[in-house]
Amino acid sequence: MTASSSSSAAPEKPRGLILERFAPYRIVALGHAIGGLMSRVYAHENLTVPEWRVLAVVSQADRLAARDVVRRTPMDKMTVSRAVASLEAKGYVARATDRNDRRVSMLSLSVSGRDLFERVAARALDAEAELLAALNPAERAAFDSALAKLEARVREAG
Amino acid sequence: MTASSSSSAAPEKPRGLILERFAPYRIVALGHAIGGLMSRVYAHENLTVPEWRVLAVVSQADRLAARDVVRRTPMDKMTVSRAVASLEAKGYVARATDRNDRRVSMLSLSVSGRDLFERVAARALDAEAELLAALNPAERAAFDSALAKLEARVREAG
DNA sequence: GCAAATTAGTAACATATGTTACTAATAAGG
DNA sequence: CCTTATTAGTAACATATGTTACTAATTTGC
Repeated sequence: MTASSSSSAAPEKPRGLILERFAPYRIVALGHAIGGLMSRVYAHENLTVPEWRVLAVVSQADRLAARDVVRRTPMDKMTVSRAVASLEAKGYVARATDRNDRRVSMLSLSVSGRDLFERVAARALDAEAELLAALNPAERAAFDSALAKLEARVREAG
Repeated sequence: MTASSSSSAAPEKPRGLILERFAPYRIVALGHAIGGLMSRVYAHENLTVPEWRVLAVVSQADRLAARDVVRRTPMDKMTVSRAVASLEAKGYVARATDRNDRRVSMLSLSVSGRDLFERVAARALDAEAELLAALNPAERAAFDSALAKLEARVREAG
């Protein structure tokens, strides 16, 4: 179809760049706003975002190497290192040197760490539900699928 | 490994929180990744992200108050103030005190600023197209609509 | 018309985040 | 084995980002 210029009724893509219609910007901005909303949940328990992420990732495995936390999240080595140190100081995670490879730190949640995770997760899931209430089931499925495709695209563009 | 107590075929929502399936996290992480990709485009012209945003927003109006840049973007006062100062030093934007209200700085792009914007915008639109190539037209429309609804939801939750 | 509140913008400060360089441990290859 | 390359993690440094407090200008409302 040759449809371009100003023929269609729907708000179409202009040739120039308009920030509010620029997808990368919209996604980043939405992420920023959502991050702000969610951080209230973590702050409620004196957790930073990196700390929360470490907690969440480690909760999914009994023991996990710190480097694997780096691989699974958008955080670099140092950010993870600091978050782990803080969580350890607070008694939420335990660190143990791996027997086979003494460079790696194996992480695991303490009882209070698992407890904290469950507590924060409950609130976080509530917040997610509130957010997704903006979409009906079909829209939600479509959004989910689009997200997955974009994630894949970005991963390969890395 | 991953001995899950409730393993079913379809990837359904578990009662617990799994980071990779947690929508707020996915959006934030995707935004982070996309931001990383896009920043290459700006870095190519020695622009920071805040600088680029100011440039883009100001490009859409002949003259714009700095405070309106703050309203239209996810950046706080100070970030905008710094970006504007830098852009002014580089000769891309001109700042003039408003005659009616001498508190406000009216911003406008210089010729080289508009030039720079056009140059970066072209590359940015290419990058956007590359990203959105992951979606077919229908998916793209659905994603766009979902984004709009989430943006609205977040705005009212602010 | 004027004291009190509000607003735009910035400076000074604190914190957070990323980068580079280093240490310790292991892997690779001769 | 023994030298070289890689890897995990951290420290020291640089930068970026946000917060609080301030200045100057304007508005409010008495």
